[in-house]
Amino acid sequence: MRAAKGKGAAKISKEALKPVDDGRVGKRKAAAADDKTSKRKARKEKRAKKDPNKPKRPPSAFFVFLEEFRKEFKKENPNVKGVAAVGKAGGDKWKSLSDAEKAPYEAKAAKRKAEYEKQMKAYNKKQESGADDGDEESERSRSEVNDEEDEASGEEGQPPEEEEEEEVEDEEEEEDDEDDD
DNA sequence: AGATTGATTGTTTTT
DNA sequence: AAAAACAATCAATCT
Repeated sequence: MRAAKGKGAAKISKEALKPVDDGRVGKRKAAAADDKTSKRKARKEKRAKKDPNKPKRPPSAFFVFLEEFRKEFKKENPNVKGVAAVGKAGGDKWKSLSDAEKAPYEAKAAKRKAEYEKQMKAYNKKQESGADDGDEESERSRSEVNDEEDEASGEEGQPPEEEEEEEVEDEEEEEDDEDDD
Protein backbone atom coordinates (compact mmCIF):
# COMPACT_ATOMS: atom_id res chain seq x y z
CA MET A 1 0.00 0.00 0.00
CA ARG A 2 1.09 3.39 -0.45
CA ALA A 3 0.91 3.52 3.27
CA ALA A 4 -0.82 6.73 3.98
CA LYS A 5 -3.24 7.19 1.24
CA GLY A 6 -6.67 7.24 2.56
CA LYS A 7 -5.58 7.24 6.14
CA GLY A 8 -2.85 9.77 6.26
CA ALA A 9 -4.52 12.18 3.96
CA ALA A 10 -7.96 11.80 5.30
CA LYS A 11 -7.35 11.04 8.91
CA ILE A 12 -4.80 12.91 10.83
CA SER A 13 -5.38 11.31 14.13
CA LYS A 14 -3.53 8.14 13.66
CA GLU A 15 -0.49 9.13 15.57
CA ALA A 16 -2.08 8.06 18.77
CA LEU A 17 -4.14 5.38 17.16
CA LYS A 18 -1.25 3.76 15.49
CA PRO A 19 1.93 4.05 17.47
CA VAL A 20 4.96 3.27 15.48
CA ASP A 21 7.34 0.78 16.83
CA ASP A 22 9.99 3.28 17.53
CA GLY A 23 12.48 2.41 14.91
CA ARG A 24 10.88 -0.80 13.85
CA VAL A 25 10.95 -0.75 10.12
CA GLY A 26 9.00 -3.44 8.47
CA LYS A 27 6.57 -5.11 10.73
CA ARG A 28 5.65 -8.10 8.75
CA LYS A 29 3.66 -7.75 5.69
CA ALA A 30 5.18 -8.65 2.44
CA ALA A 31 3.20 -10.14 -0.34
CA ALA A 32 6.17 -10.15 -2.57
CA ALA A 33 5.93 -11.30 -6.09
CA ASP A 34 2.25 -11.58 -6.45
CA ASP A 35 0.90 -10.24 -9.63
CA LYS A 36 -2.51 -9.26 -8.53
CA THR A 37 -1.76 -9.02 -4.89
CA SER A 38 1.07 -6.72 -5.63
CA LYS A 39 -0.09 -3.23 -5.16
CA ARG A 40 2.96 -2.01 -6.86
CA LYS A 41 1.34 -1.99 -10.22
CA ALA A 42 -1.76 -4.02 -10.28
CA ARG A 43 -2.25 -3.60 -13.93
CA LYS A 44 -5.93 -3.75 -13.63
CA GLU A 45 -6.01 -1.71 -16.75
CA LYS A 46 -3.30 -0.37 -18.89
CA ARG A 47 -2.64 2.41 -16.53
CA ALA A 48 1.01 2.72 -17.05
CA LYS A 49 3.32 0.97 -19.37
CA LYS A 50 6.90 0.52 -18.53
CA ASP A 51 8.60 3.24 -20.36
CA PRO A 52 12.33 3.49 -20.73
CA ASN A 53 12.95 6.95 -19.53
CA LYS A 54 9.80 8.36 -18.33
CA PRO A 55 10.27 11.38 -16.14
CA LYS A 56 8.98 10.68 -12.71
CA ARG A 57 6.68 13.03 -11.00
CA PRO A 58 8.30 16.06 -9.57
CA PRO A 59 8.72 16.03 -5.82
CA SER A 60 6.24 18.14 -3.98
CA ALA A 61 7.33 20.79 -1.57
CA PHE A 62 6.89 18.32 1.18
CA PHE A 63 9.28 15.90 -0.44
CA VAL A 64 11.83 18.57 -1.04
CA PHE A 65 11.62 19.48 2.56
CA LEU A 66 11.75 15.87 3.53
CA GLU A 67 14.98 15.31 1.71
CA GLU A 68 16.65 17.87 3.84
CA PHE A 69 14.79 16.85 6.89
CA ARG A 70 15.84 13.27 6.52
CA LYS A 71 19.46 14.24 6.65
CA GLU A 72 19.05 16.04 9.88
CA PHE A 73 16.74 13.51 11.29
CA LYS A 74 19.15 10.72 10.64
CA LYS A 75 21.94 12.80 12.00
CA GLU A 76 20.18 13.26 15.26
CA ASN A 77 18.68 9.84 15.17
CA PRO A 78 21.24 7.52 13.71
CA ASN A 79 19.51 4.73 15.49
CA VAL A 80 16.31 5.19 13.63
CA LYS A 81 16.51 3.42 10.38
CA GLY A 82 12.92 3.13 9.42
CA VAL A 83 11.57 5.39 6.77
CA ALA A 84 8.30 5.64 8.54
CA ALA A 85 9.86 7.36 11.47
CA VAL A 86 11.22 10.12 9.33
CA GLY A 87 8.01 10.28 7.41
CA LYS A 88 6.00 10.95 10.46
CA ALA A 89 8.49 13.26 12.00
CA GLY A 90 8.77 15.13 8.75
CA GLY A 91 5.07 15.39 8.31
CA ASP A 92 4.72 16.69 11.78
CA LYS A 93 7.34 19.31 11.34
CA TRP A 94 6.07 20.19 7.92
CA LYS A 95 2.84 21.26 9.41
CA SER A 96 4.74 23.15 11.97
CA LEU A 97 6.38 25.26 9.34
CA SER A 98 4.82 28.52 8.37
CA ASP A 99 3.84 29.40 4.87
CA ALA A 100 6.90 31.54 4.69
CA GLU A 101 9.03 28.61 5.65
CA LYS A 102 7.40 26.40 3.12
CA ALA A 103 7.81 29.07 0.50
CA PRO A 104 11.40 28.18 -0.34
CA TYR A 105 10.47 24.56 -0.61
CA GLU A 106 7.54 25.32 -2.78
CA ALA A 107 9.74 27.43 -4.95
CA LYS A 108 12.10 24.58 -5.38
CA ALA A 109 9.28 22.20 -6.06
CA ALA A 110 7.88 24.61 -8.58
CA LYS A 111 11.17 24.62 -10.38
CA ARG A 112 11.23 20.88 -10.35
CA LYS A 113 7.81 20.84 -11.84
CA ALA A 114 8.90 23.17 -14.59
CA GLU A 115 11.70 20.83 -15.47
CA TYR A 116 9.37 17.95 -15.34
CA GLU A 117 7.15 19.53 -17.91
CA LYS A 118 10.10 20.12 -20.11
CA GLN A 119 11.35 16.61 -19.74
CA MET A 120 7.90 15.39 -20.41
CA LYS A 121 7.84 17.37 -23.58
CA ALA A 122 10.99 15.73 -24.79
CA TYR A 123 9.70 12.43 -23.63
CA ASN A 124 6.54 12.85 -25.59
CA LYS A 125 8.57 13.69 -28.61
CA LYS A 126 10.23 10.34 -28.43
CA GLN A 127 6.98 8.65 -27.89
CA GLU A 128 5.72 10.41 -30.93
CA SER A 129 7.34 7.66 -32.93
CA GLY A 130 4.71 5.13 -32.30
CA ALA A 131 1.62 6.13 -30.46
CA ASP A 132 0.60 2.66 -29.74
CA ASP A 133 -1.90 2.43 -27.06
CA GLY A 134 -3.32 -0.77 -25.93
CA ASP A 135 -1.55 -4.01 -25.48
CA GLU A 136 0.68 -3.61 -28.37
CA GLU A 137 3.65 -5.42 -27.13
CA SER A 138 5.21 -5.39 -30.52
CA GLU A 139 8.45 -3.76 -29.81
CA ARG A 140 9.60 -2.41 -33.08
CA SER A 141 13.16 -1.41 -33.45
CA ARG A 142 13.16 0.90 -30.55
CA SER A 143 16.79 1.78 -31.04
CA GLU A 144 18.30 4.56 -29.12
CA VAL A 145 16.36 7.65 -28.73
CA ASN A 146 18.34 10.72 -29.40
CA ASP A 147 18.54 12.22 -26.03
CA GLU A 148 18.47 15.87 -26.53
CA GLU A 149 19.43 17.54 -23.38
CA ASP A 150 17.35 20.55 -23.61
CA GLU A 151 19.25 23.16 -21.77
CA ALA A 152 17.20 25.93 -20.36
CA SER A 153 16.92 28.17 -23.31
CA GLY A 154 16.91 31.69 -22.11
CA GLU A 155 16.22 32.70 -18.60
CA GLU A 156 12.84 33.75 -17.65
CA GLY A 157 12.67 37.44 -18.17
CA GLN A 158 11.46 38.13 -14.71
CA PRO A 159 12.75 36.55 -11.59
CA PRO A 160 10.07 35.16 -9.36
CA GLU A 161 8.52 37.96 -7.46
CA GLU A 162 7.60 37.22 -3.93
CA GLU A 163 4.50 39.13 -3.35
CA GLU A 164 3.91 37.21 -0.20
CA GLU A 165 3.99 39.10 3.01
CA GLU A 166 7.01 37.21 4.14
CA GLU A 167 9.98 37.91 2.03
CA VAL A 168 11.94 34.78 1.66
CA GLU A 169 15.63 34.88 1.25
CA ASP A 170 16.02 34.15 -2.36
CA GLU A 171 18.77 31.62 -2.55
CA GLU A 172 20.62 31.78 -5.79
CA GLU A 173 19.83 28.52 -7.37
CA GLU A 174 22.92 26.94 -8.76
CA GLU A 175 22.12 25.24 -11.97
CA ASP A 176 25.65 24.40 -12.91
CA ASP A 177 25.86 20.81 -12.03
CA GLU A 178 29.41 19.87 -11.59
CA ASP A 179 29.33 16.21 -11.89
CA ASP A 180 32.76 15.03 -11.08
CA ASP A 181 33.03 11.51 -10.17
C1' DA B 1 18.47 -12.55 -3.70
C1' DG B 2 14.69 -9.86 -5.14
C1' DA B 3 10.38 -7.95 -4.13
C1' DT B 4 7.74 -5.51 -0.80
C1' DT B 5 6.34 -2.81 3.04
C1' DG B 6 6.13 0.99 6.04
C1' DA B 7 4.78 6.56 6.38
C1' DT B 8 4.57 11.26 5.36
C1' DT B 9 2.02 15.01 2.17
C1' DG B 10 1.60 17.08 -2.29
C1' DT B 11 1.17 16.85 -7.06
C1' DT B 12 0.59 14.32 -11.22
C1' DT B 13 -2.28 11.24 -13.41
C1' DT B 14 -6.08 8.82 -14.60
C1' DT B 15 -11.11 7.93 -14.86
C1' DA C 1 -14.35 16.90 -10.53
C1' DA C 2 -12.67 13.51 -7.70
C1' DA C 3 -10.32 9.55 -6.55
C1' DA C 4 -6.10 6.97 -7.18
C1' DA C 5 -1.43 6.46 -7.54
C1' DC C 6 2.81 7.66 -7.04
C1' DA C 7 7.14 10.68 -5.83
C1' DA C 8 11.97 9.36 -2.03
C1' DT C 9 13.97 6.64 1.32
C1' DC C 10 16.41 2.41 4.00
C1' DA C 11 16.26 -1.40 6.38
C1' DA C 12 13.82 -5.25 7.66
C1' DT C 13 10.97 -8.92 6.35
C1' DC C 14 8.97 -12.34 3.12
C1' DT C 15 8.80 -15.68 -0.68
